[in-house]
Amino acid sequence: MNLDERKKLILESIIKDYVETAEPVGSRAIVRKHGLNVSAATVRNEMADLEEMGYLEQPHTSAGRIPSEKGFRYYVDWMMEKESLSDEEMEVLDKLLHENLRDWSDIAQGVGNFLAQVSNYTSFIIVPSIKFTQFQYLHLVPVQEGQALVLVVTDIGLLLHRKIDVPKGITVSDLQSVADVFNQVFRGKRLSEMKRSHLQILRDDLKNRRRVIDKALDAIDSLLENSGEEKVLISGALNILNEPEFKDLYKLKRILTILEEDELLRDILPESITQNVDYRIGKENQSEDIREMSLVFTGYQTSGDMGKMGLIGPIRMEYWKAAGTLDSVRTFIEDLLKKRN
Amino acid sequence: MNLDERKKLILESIIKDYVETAEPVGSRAIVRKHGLNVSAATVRNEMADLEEMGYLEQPHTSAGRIPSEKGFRYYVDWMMEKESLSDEEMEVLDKLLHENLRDWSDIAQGVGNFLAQVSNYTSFIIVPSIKFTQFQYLHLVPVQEGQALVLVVTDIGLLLHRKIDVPKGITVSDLQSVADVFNQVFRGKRLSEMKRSHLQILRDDLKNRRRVIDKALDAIDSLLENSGEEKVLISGALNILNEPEFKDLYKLKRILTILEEDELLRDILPESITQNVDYRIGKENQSEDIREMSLVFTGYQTSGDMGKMGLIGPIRMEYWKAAGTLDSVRTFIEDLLKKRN
DNA sequence: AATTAGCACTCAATGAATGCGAGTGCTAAC
DNA sequence: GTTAGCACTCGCATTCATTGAGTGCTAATT
Repeated sequence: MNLDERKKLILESIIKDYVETAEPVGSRAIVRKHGLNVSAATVRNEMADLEEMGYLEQPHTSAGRIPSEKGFRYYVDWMMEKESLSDEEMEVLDKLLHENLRDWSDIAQGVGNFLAQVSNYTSFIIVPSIKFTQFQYLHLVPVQEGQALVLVVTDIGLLLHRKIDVPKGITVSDLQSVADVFNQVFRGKRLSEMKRSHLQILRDDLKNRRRVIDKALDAIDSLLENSGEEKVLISGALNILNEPEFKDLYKLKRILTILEEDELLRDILPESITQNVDYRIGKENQSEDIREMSLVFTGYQTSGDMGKMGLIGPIRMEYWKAAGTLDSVRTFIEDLLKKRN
Repeated sequence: MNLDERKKLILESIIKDYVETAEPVGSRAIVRKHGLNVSAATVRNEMADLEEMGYLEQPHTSAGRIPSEKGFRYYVDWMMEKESLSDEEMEVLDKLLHENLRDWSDIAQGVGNFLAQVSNYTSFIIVPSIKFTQFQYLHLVPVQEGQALVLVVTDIGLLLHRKIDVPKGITVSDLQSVADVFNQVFRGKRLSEMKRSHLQILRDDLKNRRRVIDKALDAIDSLLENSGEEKVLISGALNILNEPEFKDLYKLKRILTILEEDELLRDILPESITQNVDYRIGKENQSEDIREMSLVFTGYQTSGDMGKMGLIGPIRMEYWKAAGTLDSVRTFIEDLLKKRN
C-alpha cells in the first residue's frame, strides 16, 4: 500500500483535476497546474507505473489518464483529508433546524435538503422504524359526538393523530380514564410492545371503555403498519443532471428512476452500519443499477435504531467534501436528538 | 371557424398520429391508417389548405405536417371529446383515497400521484390557503411540566399541533378553561380572523391564563405564516423524460428545474379559475419558461377558496385524456371533501 | 540510475462531401 | 374535383480526411 511521495502527489493531482473537470488529465497539465519540479516526461513515466499498479486508467491511447476506482479507493483510504462544513454552512444548518421544531421526520427532510444543497449530490436519509421508540403517553380528545382524536406521543415527539369512532354518550372523563389506563400500562414501553394482551386490567371492565381502547389500539396498529418500516427520504435527485457523465439520456433516466423509487435505496446499503463514514465506489456496489455511481454514507444514533444517511454521486465525486459534510451533520443531529428528549 | 368534414378528419388524423409518434405525418400515412377514400394527392391539397389557414405547419419542406398550436387549439375547442377515466382507473382512485383518511394535504398528494400516473404527465395540485378554513375547536394537551400541545381542528381536519411553553404549575382544568375560551369566542370563525383583539373576555383575567392564550395565538400565527399560503404539490416531474421533444439535455434541465421549484407554478396559472377544464397551449402561456409545454387545468371547490389542479405536458399532449381525467378527479374529490365535513 | 528532450504514433473529435429516402408541390390527364 | 406521375427538396446517416492532444519510446544528459 505504499506509494512514494511523488506518485501520491501525481495521483492526487489527477484525482482533483478529474473530479473538477470530468476530463482525462494529461501529463503536461499536471506539471503546469500543480507545480511539480519535473518534466512532463517524468510524470508520464510515473503515470505509466500508476496505471500498471491499477490506480489509473486510460480511456484510449491518445487521451490523458483518469483515476480508476481502485485509485479513488486508495485515495479515500490512505490520503484523503475530510473537509468539514464551513462556518457559514453550519450556520445555515443551525438556523434551518432551530427555526421550527416539528416532527422528526420534517427535520429529517430538512437535513436531507440541506445535504443535497451543500454537496450538489443526491442525498438520502433513512429514518429508523418508529417501532422501537418509547411510548410516552396517549391522549383522547373528543372531537364531536361519536368521534375522538387519538394522540400518541413518544420520546421523539408527536407521532400519531387519527380520528376514531367512539360510542355515543361517552364523556370526557370517560375518555380521560381510558387514556389513563394506557398511560399506566404502557408508559416507557416500545410501540412494538403495545399489545392488547397486556391490558389485563380491563378484563372485567365496562364495555364502552373496552371498545374505545380497542379502537385506539387499532389506530396504533395501523400507525405501525403504515410507518412501521423505516422511512426513506431522498432529496436533490436532479443534481445528477449537472454531472456530465450522465448526459446520455438513457442512463440518466434509469438512474433518476432509481432515485425516485425510495424503496430501492434501502437495498443498496449494507444492513449494519456504524457511525463512521463509509464508501462504496462504483462497482463496489452490490446493486447492478448503481455500479456507475458512488455512495458515501454514515449511521446516526437515535433513541431507537441506528438511522442512516448519505450522498449519491458520480464515481468522480468530491469524497472529501461529502465525508466531511456527513460527519458534521451527524454530530449535529445527534446533539439535536439528545436535547429533544 | 368552420372546416368541412374532410378537413376536420384530416386535422384529427394528423393530431392523433403526431401525438402518438412525435413525428411529422405524411399524406400517405393518413390515407393508409385512417381509411380515407381519397388519394394521397388529394390529402396533400387539403393539407396545403390547412397549412395556409394556420392549423398545420411543416418542420421543413421535405417532411410531413405537424399540427400548429392553433391547430391544437381548434381541435380542443371545436372537435375534441373528453375521455373520462376508465372504471379500473376510478377504482384505483377510490381505493387510494379511502384507504387511510389522513390530512387533506396527504390526500392531495395522493391525488397528485394518481394524476401523474394515469396521465403520464406531470401533475400539480394547489391546495388553497388554510386561512379561510373554519376554526372548529382547540385543545390544549399537557405534555410535561411546563409544556403543552396546541391542537387546532378546522372544518377540514386537524391542522396544527405544536408544543408551547406554559407556566409551571398550571393544571389540566386551567388549560381546559383556556381552551373553552377559544372555543366560545372563535368557533366558526375563519383562521385568518382569529385575533387577540377579539378576546376582550379576558381583559381582566388571570395572568397565567392570559399567557397561555398568548402562546396559543402565537402558535396559530406561526401556523398561518408557515402554511398560510396555498401549497403547491407536484408529482411525476420525471414523466417528461419520456417525451422525445425533451431529449435535448439543456431544455430538459431547464424544465425539470422549473417543475421542481413549486413556487414558479403558482405564477403560470391564471388568478381566477373555474371548475371547467381550461387549456394553455404552448405560447399561450405567459411564462417564458413553459412556452414549449401545455397546461391543462381546472379548479376544485373546497370549503374555503377554490383549489387548482392540472397537468403539464408537451404541446403534443393527449388533451382529451388529460381533460377527462381532471373532470373525473375533480368531481371525485369534491364529493370527498363534502362528505368529510 | 534517474531525468529529460525529441519525435513518431494513436485515436477521438470535427467537419466537409456524398448518397438515400420520405415527402412534397406541381402539372396534366381523368 | 380528383388523381397519377414526376421532379425537387432537405434532413439524416455514412464516409473520409484532417486536426490536435497526449502518449510511449529512444537516445542524450545530468
